[in-house]
Amino acid sequence: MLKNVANPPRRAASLSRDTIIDTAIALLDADGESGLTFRALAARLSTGAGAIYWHVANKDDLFTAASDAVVARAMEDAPAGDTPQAGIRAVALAVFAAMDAHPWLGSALSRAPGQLPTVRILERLGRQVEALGVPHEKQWVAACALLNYLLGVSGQNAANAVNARGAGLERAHFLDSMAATWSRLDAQAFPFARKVAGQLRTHDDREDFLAGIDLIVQGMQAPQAGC
Amino acid sequence: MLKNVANPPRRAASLSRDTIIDTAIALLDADGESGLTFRALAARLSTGAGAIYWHVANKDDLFTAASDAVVARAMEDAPAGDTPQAGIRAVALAVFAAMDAHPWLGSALSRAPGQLPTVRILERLGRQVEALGVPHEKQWVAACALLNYLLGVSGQNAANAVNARGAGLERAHFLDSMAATWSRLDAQAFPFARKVAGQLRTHDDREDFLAGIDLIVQGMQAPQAGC
DNA sequence: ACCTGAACACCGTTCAAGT
DNA sequence: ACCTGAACACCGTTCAAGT
Repeated sequence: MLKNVANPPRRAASLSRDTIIDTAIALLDADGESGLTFRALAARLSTGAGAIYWHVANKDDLFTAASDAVVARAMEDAPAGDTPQAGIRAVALAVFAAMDAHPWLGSALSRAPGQLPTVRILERLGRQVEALGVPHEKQWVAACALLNYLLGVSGQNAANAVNARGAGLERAHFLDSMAATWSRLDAQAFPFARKVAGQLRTHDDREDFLAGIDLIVQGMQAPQAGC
Repeated sequence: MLKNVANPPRRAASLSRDTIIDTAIALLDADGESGLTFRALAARLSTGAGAIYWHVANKDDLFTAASDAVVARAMEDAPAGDTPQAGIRAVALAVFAAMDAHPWLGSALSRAPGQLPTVRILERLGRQVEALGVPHEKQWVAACALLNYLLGVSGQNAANAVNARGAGLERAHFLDSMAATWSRLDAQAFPFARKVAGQLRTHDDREDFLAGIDLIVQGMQAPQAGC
């Protein structure tokens, strides 16, 4: 009788870097950042924990590889845009959508500065900044400003996802209790925070995110200030 | 003989939340984020690991409390500024200086969205945004844009500090190897990244950070686009 | 070349027991 | 009220040993 030919054991389809990364993404999506564990990964791949190290340097490597796969797909999906402004918005929205689908993404991006995933985003932003007519010497600062803003939002959203998950709350209740805390702050020391506390409850993450992008793009187009 | 009066045992000065937080900051400054451990903390305070839990809820609580102490001090030190623009720059520089002195700060801020440390910064930024004459409905977006940009930079800087420490490299060599990687990227896929790779080597973190702030401020002052 | 899985050196957190 | 420290349930990573 032939063994393992007519009915090959599916699980043993031989480990590869890509299957490991895909499984890592599935694990992260299902259980959050704390769900990515070499043991859990090994169990899902029905192999030993140490086997993974043959294809992956360490956990950081795996984490940023997972984020790179997600970002690369998001960048492919982002439409080019008719105008540079639209192109920038499209890239930003693609990242935002990816963050929404993979709440751990922001944390991964924050941990891999200058690595492939963030460079992919910077590349796309930079090209549009150039198309916008920003002079050469200012393109670096402009593209980085967009990227850093985007990473700032990512990081906060990622942390919110972790905290909400930890507290077992859904988003709405989570924001409600945050707004309540803000409005209980000392009136002398925190007038602004108290004033905007209400907006926390009603605001739309995506809208505000885009409004911030537009703000920065407007700054890039403004006539030079100073000398 | 009187015991512990003429010569009281310094270490036993009784645990308090504040001494725990100060010791945590010292530990973080000395050994980075991975240096903050309940066991290491207990050793420095010459107490048991479990004792700390009487004054602190858990490690997250401790980490954000440490960052809050640092941010509160930074906000106190930030000069008011003669103009709103100068005030915003002053706040940004104060945070940047704190990040420089405490490279773990960015990571802590990223993990505590909407908590006291970030609200302190938002408060200061928001007041200046208001003073700048930004209309009420747009103050939230404007202040958040500044904060998110600032948090994005913080996070990247914090991660760079960790990575450089891990690789045992100083900043210059670290950026050099990053620039080298960028200029080795595929010419078709990464034209922009290759073009700006050189700037990685020569750029001044602080200058670029401030230039980004100015960009956003300019965007806030620009006449409304769109309808 | 690739995989196994026990072992090592850690973690955060809890909790009975002490004072 | 506050502290002790052993114990629990985990981690990432390594490495001899297998195929």
